[in-house]
Amino acid sequence: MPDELAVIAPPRARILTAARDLFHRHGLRGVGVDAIAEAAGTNKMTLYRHFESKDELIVAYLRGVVSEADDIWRDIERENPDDAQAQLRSWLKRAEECISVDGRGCDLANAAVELTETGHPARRVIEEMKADQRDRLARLCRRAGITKSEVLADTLMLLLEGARVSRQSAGCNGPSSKFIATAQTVIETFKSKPRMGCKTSDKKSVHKRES
Amino acid sequence: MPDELAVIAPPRARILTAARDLFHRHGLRGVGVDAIAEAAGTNKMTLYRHFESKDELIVAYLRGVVSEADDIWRDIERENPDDAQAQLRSWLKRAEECISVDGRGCDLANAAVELTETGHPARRVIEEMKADQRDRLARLCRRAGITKSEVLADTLMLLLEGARVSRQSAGCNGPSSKFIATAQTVIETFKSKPRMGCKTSDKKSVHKRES
DNA sequence: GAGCGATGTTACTGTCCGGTAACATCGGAC
DNA sequence: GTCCGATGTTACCGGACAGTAACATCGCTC
Repeated sequence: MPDELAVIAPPRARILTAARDLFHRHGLRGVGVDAIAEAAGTNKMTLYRHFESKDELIVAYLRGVVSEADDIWRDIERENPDDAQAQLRSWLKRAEECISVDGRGCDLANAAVELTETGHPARRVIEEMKADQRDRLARLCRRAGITKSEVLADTLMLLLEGARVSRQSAGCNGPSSKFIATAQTVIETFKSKPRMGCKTSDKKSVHKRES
Repeated sequence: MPDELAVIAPPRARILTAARDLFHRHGLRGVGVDAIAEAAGTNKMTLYRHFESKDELIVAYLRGVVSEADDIWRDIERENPDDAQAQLRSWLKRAEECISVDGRGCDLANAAVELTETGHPARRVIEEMKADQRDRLARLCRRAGITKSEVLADTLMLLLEGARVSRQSAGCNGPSSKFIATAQTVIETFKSKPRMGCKTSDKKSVHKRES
C-alpha cells in the first residue's frame, strides 16, 4: 500500500507532495506553510530545515512539475521509438489528458499569474520550462516531417495553453472541448502543405484524420 | 488635466480605478484594501461604505473589465457597419492589441486562477463574460459567411487565451508572437472550406492571405 | 549505552490583512 | 445658521501569515 510507504517517506518528499497538491488546488498565495507542513504530517520547523523560505519551496515545487513533464516526454519517446508521427499523436493524447484531468490548468502558467514580482526566482523555472516544451515539440514536429515545425509547435502551444486556461473560466464545454479536433486539423494542414505559415501566400490542401 | 478631474471624481469611481490598476498588476491576493484606498486618495472606511467586502469589490472590478470589453465590441460594429468581414479583421487587430499591451494577460482569466473557491460570486461574472465573448465571436463569424462559425470561434478563443497566458510565461517572443498569423490562417481556412471542423473527415484546400 | 543527527513540539515575534467602531470634518440644502 | 449626508481620521480587533528560538525526542551507529 502506498500509504505505508508514504508514512516512511522522508519529510522532504512528503512536504513536496503536500505542497504540490495544495499549491495546485489553492494557488501559491492561497496556501500557508503551516497548512503544507500539516498536510505533510510534519511541522513548520522541519519544513524550514529543508527549504530556506516559502519562495524556495515554490521553486522546488515547480521543479517537480517540470520533472514530471520531462518524464512524459521520455515516455512518449520510449513508447513510440523511431516513429515521430506516433510520438506526435501520443503528445496530442497526453495534452488532451492535461486539459481533462481537472479544471486547474497548468501549474506553471498559474504560478506565473501569481508571481507578479519580475525578479522572483521561480519565474526563471517557468520561462525555461515553457521554452523547453516549445522546443521539444518543434523538434518532434520536425522529425515528423513538417518543415514549418516551429510555427506548428507555437500554434499547438497556443491551443494547449488556451485550452487549459479556458477550462478554468469557460468550463469543460467551452472552447477547450475543441482542442483535440482543432489541433489535429492544424497538424494535418501543416503535414499536407509544408509552405503554410506566417509569411507565405499560396494554396494548400488538407486531410482531416478521423478522431 | 485629468488629475484635476480625478480629484473631484467621486470616491467610488476613484476606488474602482485604483482597484483595477492594482489588481491587474499584482493580482487579487497581492493587493490589500488599504493599498487600494490609499491609491484612490481615500481610506479604508470610505471603501467599505461603497463595497460590502473585498470580494464585492473584486466583482465590481471584474464587471468594469467586462463593460470595457462590451465597449470594444460596440466600437467594432460602429466602425465597420454592415461589414462582417471588416469586423472580424477589426476583432483580430484588437485581440492582438490585448496581447501586446502588457504581459499580464486577461484580468478575467487571471482572476479565475486566483479564485479557487468554487462558489465565489466573481466566478459567475467570469464564466458569463467568457461565454458571451465566445458567442459574440461565433455570431460575427456566422455573419462573415462562415458555416462552421462555432468551431472557428472556439479555435480563435483558444488561440487568443493561449497567446495571452503564454506571454506571461514565455515572453513576447514565444508562441504568442504567432497569434496574428496563425489566427489569420485559420480564418482563411474556414472561409475557403466550410466543411472543415471536428467531426467530418474529408479533403479541403486552403488559401493563405497575405499578412 | 553513549553520542549524534534528524525530527518533533511549543511558543514566540512582527507584520499584514479584512473588517469595524467612534468620532471629527466638510459641504451643500433649506 | 442649521441640519444632514458623505467623507475623513484614528484606533482597534481577531486572525493568518512567514519565519525563528529553545528545547525535547527519536532512531540509528558505534
